[in-house]
Amino acid sequence: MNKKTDLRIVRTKQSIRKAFYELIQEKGYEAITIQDIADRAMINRNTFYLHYQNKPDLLDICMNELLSELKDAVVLCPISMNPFSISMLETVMQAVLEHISLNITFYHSMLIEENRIYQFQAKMETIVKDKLIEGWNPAQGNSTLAISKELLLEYLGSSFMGIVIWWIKNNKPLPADEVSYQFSRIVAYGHLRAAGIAVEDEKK
Amino acid sequence: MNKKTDLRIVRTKQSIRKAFYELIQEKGYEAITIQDIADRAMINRNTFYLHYQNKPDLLDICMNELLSELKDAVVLCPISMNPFSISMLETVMQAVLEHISLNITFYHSMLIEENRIYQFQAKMETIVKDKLIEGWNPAQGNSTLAISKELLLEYLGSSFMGIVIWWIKNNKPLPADEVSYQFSRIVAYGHLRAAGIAVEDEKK
DNA sequence: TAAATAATGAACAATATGTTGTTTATTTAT
DNA sequence: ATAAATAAACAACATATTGTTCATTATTTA
Repeated sequence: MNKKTDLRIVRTKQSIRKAFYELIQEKGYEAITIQDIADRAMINRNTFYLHYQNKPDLLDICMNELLSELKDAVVLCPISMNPFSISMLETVMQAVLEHISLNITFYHSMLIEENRIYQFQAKMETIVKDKLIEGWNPAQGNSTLAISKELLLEYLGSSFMGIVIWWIKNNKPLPADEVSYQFSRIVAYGHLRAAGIAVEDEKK
Repeated sequence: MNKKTDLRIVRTKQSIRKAFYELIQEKGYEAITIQDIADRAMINRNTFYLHYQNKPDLLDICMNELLSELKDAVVLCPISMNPFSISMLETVMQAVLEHISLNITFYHSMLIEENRIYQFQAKMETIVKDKLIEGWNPAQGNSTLAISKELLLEYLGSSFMGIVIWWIKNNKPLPADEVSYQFSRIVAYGHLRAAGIAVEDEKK
């Protein structure tokens, strides 16, 4: 029962994906029609419906395909028992940036400019957050913390994604390891100290 | 030449806006049709086109109306000459959260869940960033900074917005001043120190 | 070579958009 | 109070897109 998938299916699906990614970059997800995709992929419009339910369905499948790879890359990073530790932040950031580098066009389509697809960003952020709380021990912190754990996690997730998007949008202005280092440093030691600026007195 | 606007126009526009905000919350921006708006506002579909070009036009006008108020609130915050100073971060955050509190339904429609409108978040982030760099003196930092200024700004903007959205989404889990204090503290002193956790050694 | 199945092409109903007239109702100015 | 101006309603239209159905053609697998 080792049934190979028909080559026609593979070929058609591939050209649909390719056309879709191109069109997202050119005119943005919302503006794309099925006919656009069919034209670009050089298939009949009906054939599209043979493989995908509709446009959101296609989007979802494409996103999950990309993000499962990202997740694999992130999962490999060693867990630190020190919650939200510096080294872990740095390692995860670097893993993410390196993975993105390998699929830069895709990520560009999904995350940059008007044409960005918000859903994708949200899914990425979830992956990052899940990783960050992996080593978190609830008994350890909650009682003594002056800072809300949820607030902290949200803060880490959103700043992480902000840096990632900035990095892609500006065409990798710094090497991945440099960004990872600076980011983890700012987050851990504070932006003033990290930037070498005298810190104000904390309340008189 | 003190020409008052026709009362009919005011009334019609008002009910269109109201209907629009309600519908965004109910089914999300993309799913709304002009007919939906017309039905809800109890006007003829044609009348819509008498006042707005199309759906994106309406959205844009609504967003700018809200955000100009936000901008006014933020502009009032005192500028600190210490770039990205703690007190300024805290003040701006508080101003933003208080303004949002007064228009919580609108902001909820725009920023939360599937129905969120990404454009709106981007515009808000721009307002915040513009404020943060207001007191920035380019001669002061750039040369000596170990941290990229652009990276730092992006970091501040995205984490700021992350906290704001988290706060709205979770139905104001903390009072505005508490959030502002915690946020500025984390950003300034680093998340580990702010959370009262021993800081790892910075490189051996 | 035959059976299975992917892809095509044409047609269809349903829905939404944006526009153009004409008519009715309301407001503003005389 | 009445007339002129104009907002709103109503109907009709061309256009575009979606998702589906069905018969036909082409390609692949057995």
